[in-house]
Amino acid sequence: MGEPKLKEKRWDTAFEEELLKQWEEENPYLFNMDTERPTFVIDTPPPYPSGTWHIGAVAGYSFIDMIARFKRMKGYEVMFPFCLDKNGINIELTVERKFKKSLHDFDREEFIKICSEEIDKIAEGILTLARRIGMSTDFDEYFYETDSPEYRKVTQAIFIDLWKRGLIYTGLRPSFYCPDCRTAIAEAEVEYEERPSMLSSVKFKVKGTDEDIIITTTRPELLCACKVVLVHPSDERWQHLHGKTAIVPLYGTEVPITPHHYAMPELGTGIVMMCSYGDQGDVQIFRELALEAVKAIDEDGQMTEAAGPYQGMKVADARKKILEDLIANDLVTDQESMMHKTPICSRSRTEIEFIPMEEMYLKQLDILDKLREVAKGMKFYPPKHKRILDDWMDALTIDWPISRRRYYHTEIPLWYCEKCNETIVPPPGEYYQPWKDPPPVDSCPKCGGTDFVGEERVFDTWMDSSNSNLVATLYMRDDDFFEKNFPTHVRPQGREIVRTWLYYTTLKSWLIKEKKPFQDVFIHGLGLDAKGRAMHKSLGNVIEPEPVIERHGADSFRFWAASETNVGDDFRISEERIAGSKKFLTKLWNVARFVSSFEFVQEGELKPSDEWILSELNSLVEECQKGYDVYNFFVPSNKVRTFLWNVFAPHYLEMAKSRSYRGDSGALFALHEGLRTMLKILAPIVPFITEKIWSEIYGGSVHQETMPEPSEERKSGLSDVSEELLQFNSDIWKTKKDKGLSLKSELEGVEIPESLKQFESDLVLMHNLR
RNA sequence: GGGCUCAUAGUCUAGAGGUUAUGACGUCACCUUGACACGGUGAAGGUCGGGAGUUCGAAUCUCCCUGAGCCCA
Repeated sequence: MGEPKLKEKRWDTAFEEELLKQWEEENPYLFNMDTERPTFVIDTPPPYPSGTWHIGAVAGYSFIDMIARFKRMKGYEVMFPFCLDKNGINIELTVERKFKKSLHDFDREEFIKICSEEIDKIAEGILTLARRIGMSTDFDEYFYETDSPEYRKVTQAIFIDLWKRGLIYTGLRPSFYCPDCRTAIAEAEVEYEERPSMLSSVKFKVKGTDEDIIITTTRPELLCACKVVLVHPSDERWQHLHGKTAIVPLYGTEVPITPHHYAMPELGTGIVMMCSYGDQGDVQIFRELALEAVKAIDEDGQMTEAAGPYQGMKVADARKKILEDLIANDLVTDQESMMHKTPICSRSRTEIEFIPMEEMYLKQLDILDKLREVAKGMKFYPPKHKRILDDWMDALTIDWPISRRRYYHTEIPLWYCEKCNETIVPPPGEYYQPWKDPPPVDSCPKCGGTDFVGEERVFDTWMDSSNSNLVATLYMRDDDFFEKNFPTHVRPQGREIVRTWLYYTTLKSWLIKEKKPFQDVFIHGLGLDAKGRAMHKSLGNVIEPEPVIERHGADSFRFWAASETNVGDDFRISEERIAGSKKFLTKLWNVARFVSSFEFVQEGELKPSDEWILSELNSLVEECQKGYDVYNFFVPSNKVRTFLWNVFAPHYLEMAKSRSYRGDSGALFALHEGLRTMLKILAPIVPFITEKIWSEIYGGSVHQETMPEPSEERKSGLSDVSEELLQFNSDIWKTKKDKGLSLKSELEGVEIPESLKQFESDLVLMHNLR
């Protein structure tokens, strides 16, 4: 035996920093285009830089890195790009808040410049952290950002293609509108939240009678836009009202009272007014009954002239004022506060209004059946999460509104002839900014006019994000590579963006290639706080990832993520438990340190104890493989931990100790083989410590090794006596403890069972039996 | 209001009809044993959310209820 090759007595997080420097210099994870190996493309989710990177998302990226590292060790050349999603309202709101000025009060050019600078600052933190947790992505050649001209031109080229194929249309429809973001948004961007609201009972007159009817509403400010009053057809209380006319209070407008199943008899009086537009129900009824909409609220979230005296007021103010007026006129019989599921904008969390607007739509409803088929062709991990996508496709009711009235986004590449209003579409392949760029033609091909106006609107950011799989497979950049690697091998992502990112990518890929976008879809859960609540700034329960990783190291964090979370399920984040996982690293380190004090031999004369542990090791390899094959890191991390801690270290290591000190080749071989195998299995999960140990003892990089395969040769009947062997050792330890003897003291009169006789010489030395 | 998912010791988890329910963190007791006190050995801690059913036998299958989370209207 010699000095251990690992000098330090324990794993130190500082080693990670050294390795990071080394990796940065060597840059071992660049994609090699000239490879002979099969390729494997990962459609890395581009994080959006907005303040702190969510620690749950960081855990998600750790999983994705484990996929990449595992696939490399399985012999693939892995395309693992890193990307940043930088388009969007989020950074715009940040800038607006910082400068206390609305986007529309900025010069457009200047605003874009500020957004770009601000988001770059935030992005730095993400890049640093991504490197710090050991992401083995290609940060150089295949690093992309969605706000770059290269990326945006792909988005625009795809749009131009879709436009030419007639899949885009312009429609005047009630849109989900966020008054704060001042733009229409898509269904996917709407969330619902319980918010307090006031349910008021308002008196309407029935024309030609003395009767008053009471209508309960949360939106009295929309009285001016009331077009119909509904009662349920089978509601006996109101049969006599069918076909009568109601008179809207304050405004005096006359509207029909119509029987319709939409009215719920048990809600309030069972009489409901429909206004354009209070909620989606209103939208639906107006469409169904072909009612003419009144635009009561404008794009600034203010009442229009239709609201009469309330014109110019913000919605909330108008609601307050009109209630006062109604009460003053004795038109309110009851007021009750209630919680109401309110649609809000997922970005600004402002209450959404429904405003008729002219927007561009991408057709999707007519191909939903196709998309359902496409979804069937993708393998989901875990399989249960496929349902999220299926449910969303079933829930869609409108085509995808893709235009937004914002600045820091990809521009819609269109110009219009001022004379005849002809739409001018540029050729694909360039990045266009029609609000400032000249049109691609000198004169209108239709009327010969020479004055054009550029489109000012931009795309929904998901129009960009939904091309990530195309960009990752080098669409428009390397046709050969693209054809070989599309559908992309795996899409890893969080489950909260299935209805957006995954759905829109599926839609786009089908429209462009008539293919599924991915072979595999890996979906991880959401990181919650220690009490199981989502992290929100307002709740003050946000855990910042940097200090946690600073304190406990990337490997502790990664091992925790792998070993303590259910695949696909939401997980609670506890710093205490992250800290706890460092203990495993220390254990691994010290087993390695012990093994490292013995010569590494390539083969040895195996004794039964050695054959036994190699057989156990073989089962471990088999089980871990099964986990990795389904993107399950819980299995390998836990199996190796249990094997190392409960079998290899306490039992085999002690059984082989005497022989190893004597230089017995069988013991030396099995010790090293056990360590090497565990290091390789663990390398994708804890890349730092495994690399450090491997390079110190064996030289080279563990990440260049091949993942161990189970072998028939290694299997032996010796595994059958494992339990008995472990129990035997435990019994001896207990006996010594009960007798107050130290573990190294002699023990007499112990009978070794027949089945364990083959291990006798090792057991005698291990326990000092006489 | 509808749909989906989940519920196992203080905490995180294994378990897919079959003997005293797995491992880890934490807790307690004892122990310097030639890698490791961030260790070792051992112990305490669970009526597997509640109820009913199927079965010789249920944490596991079915139904109902409760609670949590997500989604939709």
